[in-house]
Amino acid sequence: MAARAGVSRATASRVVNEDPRVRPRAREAVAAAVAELGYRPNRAARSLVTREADSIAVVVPEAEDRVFGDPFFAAMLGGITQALADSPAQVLLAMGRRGQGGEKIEKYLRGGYTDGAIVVSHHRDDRIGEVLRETQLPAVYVGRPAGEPRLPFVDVDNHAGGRLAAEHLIAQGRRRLATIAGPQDMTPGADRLAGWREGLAEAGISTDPHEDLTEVGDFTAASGGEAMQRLLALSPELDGVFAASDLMAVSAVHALQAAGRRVPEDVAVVGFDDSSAAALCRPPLTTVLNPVAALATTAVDMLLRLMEGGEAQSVLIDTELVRRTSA
Amino acid sequence: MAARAGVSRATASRVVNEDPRVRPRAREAVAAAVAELGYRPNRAARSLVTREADSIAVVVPEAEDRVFGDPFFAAMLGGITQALADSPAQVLLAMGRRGQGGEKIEKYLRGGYTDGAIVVSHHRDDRIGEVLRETQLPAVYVGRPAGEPRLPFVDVDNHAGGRLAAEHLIAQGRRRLATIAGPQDMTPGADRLAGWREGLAEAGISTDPHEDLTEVGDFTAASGGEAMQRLLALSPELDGVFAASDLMAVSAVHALQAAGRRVPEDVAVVGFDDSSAAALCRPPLTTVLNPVAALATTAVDMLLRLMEGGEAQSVLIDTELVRRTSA
DNA sequence: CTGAAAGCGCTTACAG
DNA sequence: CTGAAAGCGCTTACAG
Repeated sequence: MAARAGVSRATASRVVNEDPRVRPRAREAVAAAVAELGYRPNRAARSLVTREADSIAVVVPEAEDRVFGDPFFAAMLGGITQALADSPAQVLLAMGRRGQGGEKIEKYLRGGYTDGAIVVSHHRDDRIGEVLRETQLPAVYVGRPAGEPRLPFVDVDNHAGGRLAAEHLIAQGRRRLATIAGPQDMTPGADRLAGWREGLAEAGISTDPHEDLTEVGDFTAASGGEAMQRLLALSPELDGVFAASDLMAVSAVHALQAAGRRVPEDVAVVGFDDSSAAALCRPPLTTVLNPVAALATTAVDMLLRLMEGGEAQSVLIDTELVRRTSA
Repeated sequence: MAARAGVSRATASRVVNEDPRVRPRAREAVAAAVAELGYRPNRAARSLVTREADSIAVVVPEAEDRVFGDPFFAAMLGGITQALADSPAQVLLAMGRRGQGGEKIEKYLRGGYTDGAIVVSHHRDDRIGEVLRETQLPAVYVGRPAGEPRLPFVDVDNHAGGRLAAEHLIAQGRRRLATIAGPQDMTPGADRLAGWREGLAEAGISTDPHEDLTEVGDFTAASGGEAMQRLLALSPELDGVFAASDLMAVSAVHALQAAGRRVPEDVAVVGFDDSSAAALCRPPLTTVLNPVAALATTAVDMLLRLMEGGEAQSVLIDTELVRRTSA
């Protein structure tokens, strides 16, 4: 290719890499040769010398089927991929719960497969934080990590979201309130519950343990239905439910309907996420917005800045209630 | 690392690559050194000499948000990823419709980023086939490609699936039958419609153009709702609908309900896919199974065989009706 | 069974 | 602004 353009390999390389100090004439000759020969630089050779993988990892420490089955994750991955569309880097999807494919995550992170990482669903017990610290890879979290964050994160204001749900249900005149919380080893689960309880307390609604109707799910549809049944057994007269994910909310609606309750007439239900499942639900779900696209683009911006050697501040994105029919 | 084990780099390399002709003693020494030093081979260097990218591309010529938003695609990607979990290759996701990120597909396919490709949703007008032919990359299609296939494919028997839907509705005593077909430039769209029509014809139900109630959607929820409205306008007395995807079927159910029809009492609805949306729908959707997991593992098997220099025969996987409540 | 040596295709100081 | 040369970290005939 260099020969075709009548220049040295060094100059050809400079043109390909847009080095400014190349004479226009030479630049044109090389460009022409590239076009003519359909030349594409060998990625491996370039990586070997530049020490860059030219790739960004999106790591999701969850089971693979879970990741692709959950509309929140799916939307998140889509958002990140789109935000990265203009970047020359390819995106490397690394999923798996510990034991279950989780080794691949470590392999990618430690093996020089990637130049940076966006960690999407972090559990307190996964070892991602440790690996990231050891490898010194530029990285950001989507979702505030548990414990003292040493890495920047972007998150929706889960606490405010939980409060919003409580306030809305109370404003609708509901008083026998229950919640299906998310996993308490994950900050979204814990924060949404804390916000919910704060909302109840502020309205003077008892949160004493005996009255505190909360069942914990794991954000999946299956867990939501089961939790709803337990709640119904505990308190048949409940009239309002906040589920910490739309998937759990949809299943809660179905469980309520199966138990002969009308939604929202008998029981009002509020979800969280505003995922595709919310609009598809009958009745359409009133839900707390999880601004996936904003989370994705913010995370990508932060990571890119970090990768350029800059700083990145953690950010909390505001949320709001999306009113539909279920509450 | 080689020094630590007291052997040459060549021998070390042989151990790492499991070359059988290494003395056990040397093998152990190297293994110990690897463990001790936490050695990981540099991927770029290895790729450079082996001329292998150690990566398999999953290409989906659809808009990115579409890919992640559609439960069929999501399940397909999850299935392929899982089927590839044991393989050392990483999976490279390449999405985008022409113009819209589609260049990345070509870049990955032509740029030596990958050793093989699984093409998931192929449109007649995309250039994937051409690129694949030129690059000579081992590749398989999920979904029979349009035209004379020169590459092996795995597909569900869409034609039989369409018939199944027709036969079921007819067996339920439905006679004013309509269908929401998929895009006719994609074989699943065309084949499901052909099977459906064959089923109608066989039962002696007129398929003459004036009676032939078919509206074309693009497999998305939005298109299904609109198609259903057109159908209702055309034939208010219809009593059975086959939608060529669950997403379209769910929206059709909602459109019917919004128009005051009870499902299945007034109008029976059959979907296609048995995706997560089918079970979440109220009433739960009767639908034609699209055996995603089987498609995924078969595609992966075929590709792996091809990559080892073997042959691969196209296969058509049987389908069946999943009976729930909507029909 | 093992080592010395060549070479994969690039980039990048270095010297000019 | 440009070229000759070194070198990135591996693998693999080749010779022994």
